[in-house]
Amino acid sequence: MAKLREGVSDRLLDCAREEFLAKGYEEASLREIAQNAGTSTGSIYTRFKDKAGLFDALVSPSVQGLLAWFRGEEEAFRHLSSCEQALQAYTYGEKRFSQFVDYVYDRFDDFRLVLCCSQGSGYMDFIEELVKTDMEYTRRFIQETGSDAFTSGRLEDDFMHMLTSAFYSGIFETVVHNMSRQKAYGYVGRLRRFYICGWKDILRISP
Amino acid sequence: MAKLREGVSDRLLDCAREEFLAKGYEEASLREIAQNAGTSTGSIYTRFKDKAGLFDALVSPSVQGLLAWFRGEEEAFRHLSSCEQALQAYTYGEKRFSQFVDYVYDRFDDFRLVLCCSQGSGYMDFIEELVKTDMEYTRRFIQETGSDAFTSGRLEDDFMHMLTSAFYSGIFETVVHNMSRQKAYGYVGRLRRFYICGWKDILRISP
Amino acid sequence: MAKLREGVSDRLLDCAREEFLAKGYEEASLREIAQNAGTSTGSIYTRFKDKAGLFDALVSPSVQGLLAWFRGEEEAFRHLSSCEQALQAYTYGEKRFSQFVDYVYDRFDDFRLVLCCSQGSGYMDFIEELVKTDMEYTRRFIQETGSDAFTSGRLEDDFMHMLTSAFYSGIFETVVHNMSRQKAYGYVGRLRRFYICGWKDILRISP
Amino acid sequence: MAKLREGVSDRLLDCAREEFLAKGYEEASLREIAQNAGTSTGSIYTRFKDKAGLFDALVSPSVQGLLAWFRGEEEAFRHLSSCEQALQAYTYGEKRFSQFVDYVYDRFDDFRLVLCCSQGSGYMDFIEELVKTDMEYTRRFIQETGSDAFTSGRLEDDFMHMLTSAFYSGIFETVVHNMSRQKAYGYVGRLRRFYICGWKDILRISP
DNA sequence: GATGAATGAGCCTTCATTCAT
DNA sequence: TATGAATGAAGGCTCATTCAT
Repeated sequence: MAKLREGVSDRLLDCAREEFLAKGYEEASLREIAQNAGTSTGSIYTRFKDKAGLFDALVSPSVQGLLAWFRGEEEAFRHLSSCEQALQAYTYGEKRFSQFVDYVYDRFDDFRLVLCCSQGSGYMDFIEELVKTDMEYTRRFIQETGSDAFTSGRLEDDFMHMLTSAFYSGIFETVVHNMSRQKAYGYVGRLRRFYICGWKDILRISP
Repeated sequence: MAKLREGVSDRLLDCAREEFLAKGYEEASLREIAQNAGTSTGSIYTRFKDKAGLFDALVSPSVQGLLAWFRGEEEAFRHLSSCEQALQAYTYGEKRFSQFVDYVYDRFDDFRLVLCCSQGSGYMDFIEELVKTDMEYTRRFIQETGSDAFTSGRLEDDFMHMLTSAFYSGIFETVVHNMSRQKAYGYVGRLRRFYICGWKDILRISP
Repeated sequence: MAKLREGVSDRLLDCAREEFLAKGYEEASLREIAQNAGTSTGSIYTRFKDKAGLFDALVSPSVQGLLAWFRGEEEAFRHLSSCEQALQAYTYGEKRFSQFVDYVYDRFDDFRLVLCCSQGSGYMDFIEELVKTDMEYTRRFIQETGSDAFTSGRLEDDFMHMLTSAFYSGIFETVVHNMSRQKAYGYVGRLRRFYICGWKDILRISP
Repeated sequence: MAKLREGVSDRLLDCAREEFLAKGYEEASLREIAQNAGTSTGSIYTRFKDKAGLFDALVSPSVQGLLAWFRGEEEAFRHLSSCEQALQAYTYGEKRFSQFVDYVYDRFDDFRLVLCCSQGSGYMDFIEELVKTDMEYTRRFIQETGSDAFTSGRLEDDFMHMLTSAFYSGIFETVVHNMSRQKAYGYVGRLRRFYICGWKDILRISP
């Protein structure tokens, strides 16, 4: 039973990360990666099937993990009473976003990869996934708090999409601009607070 | 001493636009462009020096034009009395942004090029330029209106940068997402209003 | 001291047949074959030594079998009295060729393999073997029937070779063109009758 | 106006011929060809577009030429009175086939290429083309001479196809087996005579 | 100035075969 | 004996750029 020689995949992934970060998906060279990792190009194909597979192996765990965590949070929130919901947070919980930042910053390079270096890999739309999930979350919140945001016309689906998308794009600016984790905490918090102002105006929940 | 045959450069630019839009900067093929334009690859080099030069020729006028227009606006605004300034608008003038949208939408493809197809061309940071200019503008406004936003600690330079950057990224979502001009007017207007809520909280100008 | 696991070789052969038929010898992939058979590439080498060995294992029994059967027939015919020979058939016996067709069609894929998919395997000359055997057979027949075909110059060895070769190529067209067995019977019969006309002219046996 | 450097295409074609003859279409290496020709691989693509294009450039003139010549002959024959036709030849004219052999042997390698080395190039069915043309020719001849071959059931389209196909395959055996031109003349002549016997039996034209 | 053929490195990928386990 | 990861050469092809004409 021939085993994969240990450490090779790790070295390969490390070198791939470096290469993809430096040159982007399309311009990255598998030859270069294999060489730096001290293997043959062939072993990339043995282990990861593809250039795409290699990129995926690098990025997928972090991305899927974030999405899963995010959906988990949503589900948890959904099971609070609407009273608790209202008490707990207007729109986005403080703690949740610090966890969000931590999750992302614990896998900083992976997210840089997706955000800055994935052109051509078909991986560019993961923010959209986040946005969709968040929107469901928000929609439900609006419904359960009885806000007239939609019925009054102050909010429309398209606009909500853009707003949400802008919000997460904003958040991931931390990664794109290589901010430190500390800065990111502050930035995200402020952005959140900033958005809450706008949302308050739209939702008009408070007495 | 033959002159550059007229029309060729234009055809070259048109075909380049098409190619870059379709495949992105890195994957675009100069051979293809030259062929479609009915010239030789060589003439690209004669006229534009480079692949980079060709992209630049395509994109630079619109980008530089926007920046220039933007600085002009700032300058004009700067020469109003602070009283007039305060009267005219809190942060961003209504009219100014509809002109902004018009400027961009009159050169829609050029901006799509910069925003979506410039990876590898070193052109990705034009928003940063816009942001810097806007920030100067805002800083001066804050100073002249006497807001305590900075001194109170509610605002910091870094945060202001991110906020502004997020705002313009948001605005350019209209282009990235291929919105119609009409939709873009609406979207930008709403985004502006949304942001004003946050800014009001930060600036606390009004009585 | 493990034995070769039974059934594996068979599965390997089945999958190899499929692969060779689909892609031809040179383009066939051993990896693919091993995978489809649920074994490792290595076991191909253990069991068949080689790509060539694998092809050989597939094709050799049918080919050698046909050749052996053919020689057997010749031998049997050879022991008839020349009188019986003349009575039985001019050149090719009716029954013999229907058996020939049956033999081939019972191993249709194997012969397709040799005839259509063996480029690069060094197996392309099995018809030659058939031809040689047939020629000996014919030569003896001519001698024993006392035909003046050779002595008169109406027949030469080279021409006889080509004629025989064309005949068998013709017969194997049934396989190459994927004819049904029924069609093949008819086709071969007609071809035989057609050839007999020519041979009669050459041999001039009959009164 | 950059001209193709002279002689390069010729050298390329020569080396390609050699390579294809030696290894067959699929196994031939463009790198090898370019190297032997003293050029870069790229120039193959400039001049011939493709591996397929290179093979085509090699083979197409001879093949198309033969087909054209063949159709020309048919047309010429068709304009003779049926009386003249009957007089001139039963099925295939003596002179025509010696011209045929000459045509082929003047381009011996090209035909070897098509007949032995074209697997994978989509060029394998040129004999079929010949056969189709010949069959039209024969069908018309049968009709005009008033033979009852078809109506009597002695001949059917399928069988005629196989017969014709076998005939031309037979003829091209000369090339496949590397016969000398002299041998080929004799072989083809004999094959023709041999076939005429069979055809006579089928057509039953003569009194 | 314009041309476009030539360059040759580089791309991703596949392959038969080997050999440590 | 069986495994299948590793090898590394080779495959066809594309590219931006150069430069003789």
